[in-house]
Amino acid sequence: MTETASPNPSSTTPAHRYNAALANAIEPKWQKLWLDAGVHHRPNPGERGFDASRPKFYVLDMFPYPSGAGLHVGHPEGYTATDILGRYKKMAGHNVLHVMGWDAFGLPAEQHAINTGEHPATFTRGTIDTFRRQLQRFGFAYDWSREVATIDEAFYRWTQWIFLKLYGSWFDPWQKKARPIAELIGELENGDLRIASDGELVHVGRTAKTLNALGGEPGTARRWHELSKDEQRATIDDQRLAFVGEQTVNWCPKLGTVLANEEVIDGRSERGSHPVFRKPLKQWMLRITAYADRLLEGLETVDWPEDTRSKQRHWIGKSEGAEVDFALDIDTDDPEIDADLPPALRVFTTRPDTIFGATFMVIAPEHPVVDAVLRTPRPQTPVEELRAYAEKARNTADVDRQAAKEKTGVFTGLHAINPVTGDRVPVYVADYVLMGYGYGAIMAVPAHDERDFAFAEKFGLAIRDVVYPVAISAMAYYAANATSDETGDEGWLPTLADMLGYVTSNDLTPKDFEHALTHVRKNRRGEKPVPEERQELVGASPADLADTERWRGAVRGQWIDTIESLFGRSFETMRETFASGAYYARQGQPYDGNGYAANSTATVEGSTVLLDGMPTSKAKATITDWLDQTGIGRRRTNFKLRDWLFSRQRYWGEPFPIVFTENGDHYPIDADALPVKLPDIADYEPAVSEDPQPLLAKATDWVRTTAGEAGCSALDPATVVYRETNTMPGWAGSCWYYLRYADPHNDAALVSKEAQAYWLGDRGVDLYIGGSEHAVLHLLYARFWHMVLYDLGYVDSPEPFRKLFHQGLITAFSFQRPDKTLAPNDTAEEVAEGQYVEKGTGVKLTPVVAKMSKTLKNVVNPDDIIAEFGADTFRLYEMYMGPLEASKPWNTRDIMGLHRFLQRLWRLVIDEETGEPRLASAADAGVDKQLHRTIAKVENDIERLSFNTAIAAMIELVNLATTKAGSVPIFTQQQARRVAATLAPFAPHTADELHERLGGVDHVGQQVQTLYNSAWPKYDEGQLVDDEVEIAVQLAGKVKARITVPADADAKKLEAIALEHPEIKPLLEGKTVRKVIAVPGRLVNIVAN
RNA sequence: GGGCCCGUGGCGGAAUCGGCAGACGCGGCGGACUUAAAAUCCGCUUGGGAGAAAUCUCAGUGAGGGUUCGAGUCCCUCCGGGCCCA
Repeated sequence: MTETASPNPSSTTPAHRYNAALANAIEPKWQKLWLDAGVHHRPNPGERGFDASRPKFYVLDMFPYPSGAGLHVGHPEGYTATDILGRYKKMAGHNVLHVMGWDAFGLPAEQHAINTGEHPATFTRGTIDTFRRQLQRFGFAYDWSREVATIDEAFYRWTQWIFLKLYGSWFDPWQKKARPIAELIGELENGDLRIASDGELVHVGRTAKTLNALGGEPGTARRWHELSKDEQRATIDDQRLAFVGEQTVNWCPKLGTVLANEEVIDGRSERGSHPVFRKPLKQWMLRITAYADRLLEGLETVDWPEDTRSKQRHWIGKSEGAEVDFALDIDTDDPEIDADLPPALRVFTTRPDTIFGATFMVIAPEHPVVDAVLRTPRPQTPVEELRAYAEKARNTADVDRQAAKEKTGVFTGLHAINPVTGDRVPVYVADYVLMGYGYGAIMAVPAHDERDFAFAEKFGLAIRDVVYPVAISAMAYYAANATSDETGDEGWLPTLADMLGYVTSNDLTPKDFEHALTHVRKNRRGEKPVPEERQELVGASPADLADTERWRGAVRGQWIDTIESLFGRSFETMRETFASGAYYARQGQPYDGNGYAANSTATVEGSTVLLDGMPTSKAKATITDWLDQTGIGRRRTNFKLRDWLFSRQRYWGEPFPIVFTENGDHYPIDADALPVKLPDIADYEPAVSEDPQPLLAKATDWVRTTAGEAGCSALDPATVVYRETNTMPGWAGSCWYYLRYADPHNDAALVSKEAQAYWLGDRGVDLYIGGSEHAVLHLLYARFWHMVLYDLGYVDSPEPFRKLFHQGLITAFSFQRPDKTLAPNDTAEEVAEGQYVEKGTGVKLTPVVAKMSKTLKNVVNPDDIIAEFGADTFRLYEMYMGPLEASKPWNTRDIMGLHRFLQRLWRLVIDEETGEPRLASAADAGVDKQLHRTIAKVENDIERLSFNTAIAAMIELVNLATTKAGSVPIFTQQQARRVAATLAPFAPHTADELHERLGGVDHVGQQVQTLYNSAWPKYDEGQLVDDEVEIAVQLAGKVKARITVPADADAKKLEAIALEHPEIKPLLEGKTVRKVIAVPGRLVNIVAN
């Protein structure tokens, strides 16, 4: 029995009332007991106490970054949800894996170190202790023996190990999976794979034809032994899933760090306003792009919120199109210049059907051809202007370059040949083309792309129509096919208007134009009988001919207006416009939608391509096939997804298990030499320098070592080597921590085969709950790593997280001034009911929902709430606020309602004066029935994560029992035990305390220390249905009466009862019953008039 | 600008499959207990109208339209808010 001193100074409060004091006495007691007894510890398969008969359930929280500010009320929301589900699943017979850990590398600790000199490790250990203490105060049923932190050497040793696996693997595009590099070398050595001149791997017999200009035929690809040692090394390094790549970054020399785009404002750092330069930097990259298709396909197999799947799809950004080579027209006698420039510019386009409209080309400022032209300029090249432009553009962030309204650019002096039209087209440099997408070069089709159009207008370049929507297509057709008697004066206008009306209202396509024009002409000459024709014209049967006439007149009038607005009343203007393909130039805006191809016919080297009149989708397929056959281009899928920049110039992250030799070659550290420990450094201030200098470079003794010291057996032990000084980004540890939970103390493997097979199985984590802010990055990166580990045989599930759920944001009420700015909560004063003004200024304030923030003074500290109400009340409140996925405002006032619920429930079972159980000797039938229903509802609601309604059901039970009880006991001992078990997942401390006071025997007669080890109560299906139900009788959808009928009454019986009902019968007098809809158990609806 | 999601009492929300809108909690109002207050307990609480009352009646889920015997729920247009991409 718990010793609870009278918690209230007032003598009138009973000694054993459930209140904050009682909660704060019993909760720590149970928490200590659970921890000491290891109640929530789950053994692994093969360990003592493992129960193989139970199915597994792996429920996972997104582990927190332990910030110095401590726990926020948002944290326990998701954690309470998983705790309820985990506790419920345990009681329902599962082995539940539920662990907490710490995502503990990251910038804030490093910033703290800069400010205070305190080692990030010391600081972080402290914040972890705070977080752990705060979380334990909630009574979450975590298996704390499995706790991990990403900063533990025993943990990041395996993060480094996975990096070595990425480094030591390549993506086989034919098998579509990762394989060890050794197997790649094997296939190169045995001749199955060769190396094309552009570095691509060619699989003998399996590769599609490569392009004429750049690729070369498989026959010309070189064999492995024909490569020099350096070439062999480069070939292999180009295939690794972890590779060194060059990436343009925002470098701020003054701050000594690389900045994110968001941290750069107008070329200066947000912090301190120092100049920022865009600088190419060699860094570690992870080849996530190889998995683009797998990452996309896998989304169809998981139970995730549609919104999140959609975000990932967009992020991956798959687009189908073609790549095409535009030969450069170099036209020079100087072989040196020829050699410096590539033979062609390769472009990617999602609209190959518009290639006939490609009247110029644009390359990115970073494109290698720009530097080549600057070295060996053409006669027309404006060298200084080009140099200056490229320089400036390279120092502007991609987002800003794309956002700029005014198009800028410089002519390179180069021309290329449009491969289908044979036209010589100018090549420009412009900043709206990015090096990162496609090949950093585009074919510009001004008539069908907004940015190309703007550029063409500004630089006076040709704009040529190649796609028309159907109506414009019909105009073009008529312009070319009008008879001479129609073209004079006004004869053509009504004819064309009728044709357009006919075409559009009947959804005709260009192949019908000839027929349509004939039809319209015949009609106008009055050669055909009128009625049928006009009905056909309208596409529906009009009431009479007059209507048709009016309708037709209106349509013709509208089209005449449209034509006139485009071409005036001049047929010649229209003819000329379409003959020269200048419709969009005349319109002043491009058309980027689908339609029908026009002006798109050519014969190249004896092969004819004819797209005219084809719908866009067919035109795309046709031109792509043609490009493929002629070797000018080929089908190509492109992705928006970029390879993952994996290097950071920070201190507080995982060191790379990589060393470099004097000549810059990189070598891996041996797996058994891991971890590569983070060295201590004297200070954390970034170096001020012209070149990015990672902080670890300060640890000079650590950086310069020997292969033997470093544990790199690929080199002679005496070789001098330099360690990689970048560290891994914050995402690294979070990519795989959920695997470590399954086997956290294993020092022979990141997770044992058996533990992984049991806890993850072939479906992965059963439920993952966390914020939607991680919809893309974390959840994409983790899937990528998991897929690599799957390919290499370390995990059995193709996807890591079977079911994903995002809890909503907890917001807060705040106050808005009339000018829409927000006022801190402590400045608001309530002057009347619901009326607020700002203190001092007297400005009227409107309550609004806003994010919690320190400046608004609306942040709630969980510790304070627990002190005031107890953890169980807190848990219930957060779950009761609304649907788990919804964003919802915190309102401290509402908490009292949940506290009262526990208090009332407690009072039903426990005598407030004595603390002893108060039990009825016989069960009340109504209460018993409600208890069965409550258990059923709670069970159903937990399964669908609808905790708010589950709690409402328990409150209803308590309300009913309270009403029925009056002042005498209402629950029998058995009922009380069932109630406690039902409450246990939600309010585990209160439930266990009730359980203990009820004798420590659960509802199935087991003596258990805690309800966590009890069973989820069963309910009687028979108790869920009533013998009789009250249903509504509606007359034309309005409820007119309620009837009580047997629950099993069928539709026929319901109808009979309803029609004879004394309240209904009079209402039907003099009316005919047209229809009766009877839904058993729901209602009867009578339609009568 | 494009895509997605959401608008229900004074507030948070419920209505799980197209079937009686507003469960449950907060707040408010009234009552019991109390010298009093707090706490606790009981009752009422979408709006309008009628009635002494039980109750009856009309309207009602951002606005307008549509599908349906029946729409908070499905479809279209618009307004407002949020998120993502540009």
